[in-house]
Amino acid sequence: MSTSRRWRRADFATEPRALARALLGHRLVRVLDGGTRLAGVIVETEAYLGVRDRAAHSFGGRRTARNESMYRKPGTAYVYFTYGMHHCMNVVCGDEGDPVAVLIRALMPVEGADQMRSRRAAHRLDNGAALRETDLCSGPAKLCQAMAIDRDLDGTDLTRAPSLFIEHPPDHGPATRRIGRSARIGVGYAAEWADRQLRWFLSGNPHVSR
DNA sequence: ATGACGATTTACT
DNA sequence: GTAAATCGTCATA
Repeated sequence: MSTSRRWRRADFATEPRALARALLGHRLVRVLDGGTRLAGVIVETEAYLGVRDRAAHSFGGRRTARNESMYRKPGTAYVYFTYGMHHCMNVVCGDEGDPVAVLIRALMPVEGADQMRSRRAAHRLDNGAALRETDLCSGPAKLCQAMAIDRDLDGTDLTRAPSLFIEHPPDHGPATRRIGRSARIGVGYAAEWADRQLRWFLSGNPHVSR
């Protein structure tokens, strides 16, 4: 079977809770200038439900230069900058114009772990300290460091760009493990939306954030 | 023009 | 466990 493993538009055109669940076990792939491939299995995600979701950047229909990508086609990357130093990456989904998305929170590295380790170490004060494999992509900003994802990739069309996309796992891959669910991380300001169970992860996977 | 705030991570007590 | 780091972005004026 030689069909493309890359996710297509229709794969992204679904509501965010279903997409958050569906992305688990699939791969986020980054191809650097020069052709080096970095990839990780998605092990943790969060759904952001758009205008009604107090925790979402698009709550209440807010639309600014920063979150413009959320209003684009499903399959668009929404990469934002926060805390003065970190980037996080979302996959825009649903219908075009409905600003819903899924935050990628953690990956299990499967290609280019050495490059990831270098990039992660470069962001630390003590860049000589040993970094375990579970320190490379176990958080939304960590994985962006490891995969060289920043605002330059905001608005990327994941169905077409050579540099960033989602892939189906190989045939006969590991069996889908148990999926855990919880409240989202870091959204305590969102009142009743803070407690909604909108985070999904592969139970017991050591690359999930803590 | 100004001030407050992060969908986080790291280092330190 | 707690707190510092660090600045783009946005709401208010």
